[in-house]
Amino acid sequence: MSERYNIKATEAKWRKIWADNDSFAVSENSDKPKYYVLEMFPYPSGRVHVGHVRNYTLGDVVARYKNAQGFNVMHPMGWDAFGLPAENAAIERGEHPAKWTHENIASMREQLKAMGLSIDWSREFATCDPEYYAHEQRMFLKFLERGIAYRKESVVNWDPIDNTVLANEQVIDGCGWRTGAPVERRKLNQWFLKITDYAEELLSSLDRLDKWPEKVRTMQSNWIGKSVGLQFKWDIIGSDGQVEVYTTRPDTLFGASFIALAPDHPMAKTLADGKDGYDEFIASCQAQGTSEAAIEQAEKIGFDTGFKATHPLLGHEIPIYIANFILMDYGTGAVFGVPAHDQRDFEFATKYDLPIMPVVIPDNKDDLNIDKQAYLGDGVLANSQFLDGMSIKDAKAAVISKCEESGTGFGTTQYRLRDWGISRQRYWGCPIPIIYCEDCGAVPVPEEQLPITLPKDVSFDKAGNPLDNHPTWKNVSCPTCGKAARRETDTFDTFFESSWYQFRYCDPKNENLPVDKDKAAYWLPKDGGVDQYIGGVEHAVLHLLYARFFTKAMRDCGFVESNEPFSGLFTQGMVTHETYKDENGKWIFPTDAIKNEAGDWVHIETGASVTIGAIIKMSKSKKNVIDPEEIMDKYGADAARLFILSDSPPERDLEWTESGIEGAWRFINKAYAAITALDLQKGDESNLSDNAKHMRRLTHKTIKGVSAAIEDFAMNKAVALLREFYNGFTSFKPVDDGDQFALSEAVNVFIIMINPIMPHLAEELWANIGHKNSLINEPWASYDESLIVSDSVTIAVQINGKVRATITLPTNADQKMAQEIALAEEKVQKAMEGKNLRKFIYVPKRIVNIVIG
RNA sequence: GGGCCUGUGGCGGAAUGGUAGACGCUGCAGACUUAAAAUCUGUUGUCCGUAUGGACGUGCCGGUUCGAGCCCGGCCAGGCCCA
Repeated sequence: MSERYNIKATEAKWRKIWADNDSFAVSENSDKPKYYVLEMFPYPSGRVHVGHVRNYTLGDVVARYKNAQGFNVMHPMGWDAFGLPAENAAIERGEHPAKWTHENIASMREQLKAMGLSIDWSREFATCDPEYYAHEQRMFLKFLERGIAYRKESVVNWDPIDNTVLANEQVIDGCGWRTGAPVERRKLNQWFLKITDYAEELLSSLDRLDKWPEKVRTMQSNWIGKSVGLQFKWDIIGSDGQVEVYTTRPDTLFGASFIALAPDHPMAKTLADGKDGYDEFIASCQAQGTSEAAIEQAEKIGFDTGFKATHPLLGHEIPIYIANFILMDYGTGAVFGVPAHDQRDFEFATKYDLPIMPVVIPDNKDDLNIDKQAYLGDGVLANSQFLDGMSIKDAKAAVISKCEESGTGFGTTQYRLRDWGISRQRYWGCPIPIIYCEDCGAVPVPEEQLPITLPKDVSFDKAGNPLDNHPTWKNVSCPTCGKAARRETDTFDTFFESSWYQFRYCDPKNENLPVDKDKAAYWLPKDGGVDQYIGGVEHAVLHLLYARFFTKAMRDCGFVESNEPFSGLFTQGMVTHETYKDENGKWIFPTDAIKNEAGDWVHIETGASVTIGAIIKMSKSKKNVIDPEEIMDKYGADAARLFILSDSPPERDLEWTESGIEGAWRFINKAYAAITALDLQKGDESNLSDNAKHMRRLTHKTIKGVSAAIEDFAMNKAVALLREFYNGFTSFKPVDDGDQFALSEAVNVFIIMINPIMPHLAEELWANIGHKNSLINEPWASYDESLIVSDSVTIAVQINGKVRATITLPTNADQKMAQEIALAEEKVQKAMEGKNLRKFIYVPKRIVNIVIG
């Protein structure tokens, strides 16, 4: 009789035992080596979603595995608690953002705890609490002192629906990343962080992040966008002005056939104002999108200023245009156009009938089709006087040094990266600790007045920033002169909070400092950081770049020693699900669709037919969502954890299926019953039958394989190996003491190895087979390589590369022996009839290939 | 337009250049049951064959190799990032 596994009661029992014993609390006072595992902390939206479950399950496997491996593991959790949804909730329901946020945190904390994560909850914090953001205000003032923070008037991306400024990164295809509304351009006084000062370090130290996905490093590198080029001046004929251009292709200078200015270039107005069609041209430029991609796709149009510039090397004259595809933000806002070697210039020159002169000739002249398109590839310089015959690289250097000699220009490095605008016209964020005084200007709030906390009595009735609308909060006296002054009502971008939270976990209660320097140095040492960081790839540029910059800025201000926050990074895939639509084409929830007896999908209530759509990322709008709480309620946390790790490699998208979660649930019940029913005995190691040796080989092979798979983040392979192992030892029938030993070893090892994946089941089984200790203090299983190697091996025999037979050879068989045995094989002889042996290939333990003809 | 990634049964996916399809899901057959569910056993790439067996098979075309899903070159399709 097998006992049924009471999942809910058992899982709750173990979670209580872990909590009562503070099982996952850690400190830096330990003899063991440290290991810091961190998942991107959640925004407290109110409900845990399946993406969270995947994220925290992956982290928990690593944390529990590293703990068993003998590391001092820190695995903390907190809340990225500032942000717009709380304010939107306040507007919609009249609930205060703080109340909404803390209620959400409370319910999500319970949901996360129900997953059985090995988290040190004593380190928990929420970024919306003054105990957290007070330190941001101190750091900001320090940044200000060191020139890392500054204020300037600038054109900003204005989201007309959210009524707020967006960072460049928050603008996608010219639209707000949250609202999708077309972004407008406005001029405002804004606070900035000088991330551009760190562009070179952020780029060059990417090389050292060798435990980061290549893809993320490439994305950051592209985002920083370093280019080395030439900046130099052209004389304008008939004017005493000069136009300064920037180019990344100085080698193509002899192919220049026009100059193009950005529409908002100061000189554009000077040269063209009042001319026929100029106003219309500018208007049409403003009508088009502001993003680089939009500009790229728009038709290339220009306005001829009528002025000409003198080519500095050729001496002849080329026209100066104003063109819609030149960006004022990049370089000098002016370029020289080389139609033969730049596609945009090519399109422009074709339209305005300008010369197209090739100056780079590819090895294969057929590749050069400059009547159809620009040539961008490699080649040798031509039509370029002293550059003729040079490579592109040499020609670039030659042009730069020529310009530097003549004093007309200089080689320079440009970055695409812009400074980080951190001001937001929002209530639910960290207040910027600045006071504006008519006489003294922008005055930092003195240390003793910190923290500046958010006023609790705010109204969301009016449009705009509630802090600005507040009757009294902003009215203060100037800290310097005492005159009536005005408080800064902007708050920090919420990426500010997530840029340094990895440090705060090291010392979450510190009132005086963001983090104690020694504690930070223990968990995030100079040459390392968080050992394993896990989260979605959507943060590849924004959060991960800001956090890297912030770490370096904090280092330079003396707060920490670290150079990089995250030494290991893993980016998980999305969770997807089938979509369902009813007869009217409306999305319906998976729980409302059911397969009827005829095998057709119908609505569970109405019985109307349901169409199955694409398998896409879970989203509320498409209703293809699964509630993790319901899943854990029905199947238990271990089943959810097992399924989410089973099928897909963690970096790929995972399709959530009912059959998948049910399969995981079945396995848990099956394993519980089978192992509980075993009558395990200690057995005797001294005299092992071949069967027992075979069992032990599987056990030790599995330890090796599972360990490697977990280290490699191949959790799906680890699960597969464990299932194979389970199938192996449950079909093993012990007949003597040696067999008993092998079986007992297998079961113990199995339980230890499923612990990171299914910790509740593991603890329960561990207790059931008679252990008194918790698995938390049980070391990981180790394997004996000598038990893995077998004395004989079955390998394939190929004839001309096709498998014809298999033979069993002693592991140490030599070529001669392999040949004898292989050629004696009946099937081999049959295949060789009438043919000659040309070559005999034997790769020990791998294969035999016989070449005949 | 450029860069990176991916392409394997009905499905998710395994496979240091060495027996392709591990492991799971689904399906099918059987056992148990009055019956169903659950559970257990077997089976499940395609084609030919009663069978022993054989042929084909990792998006397409070529190359390297005794041997290619894997390496190289060129296409095609999908995805991501940058333009």
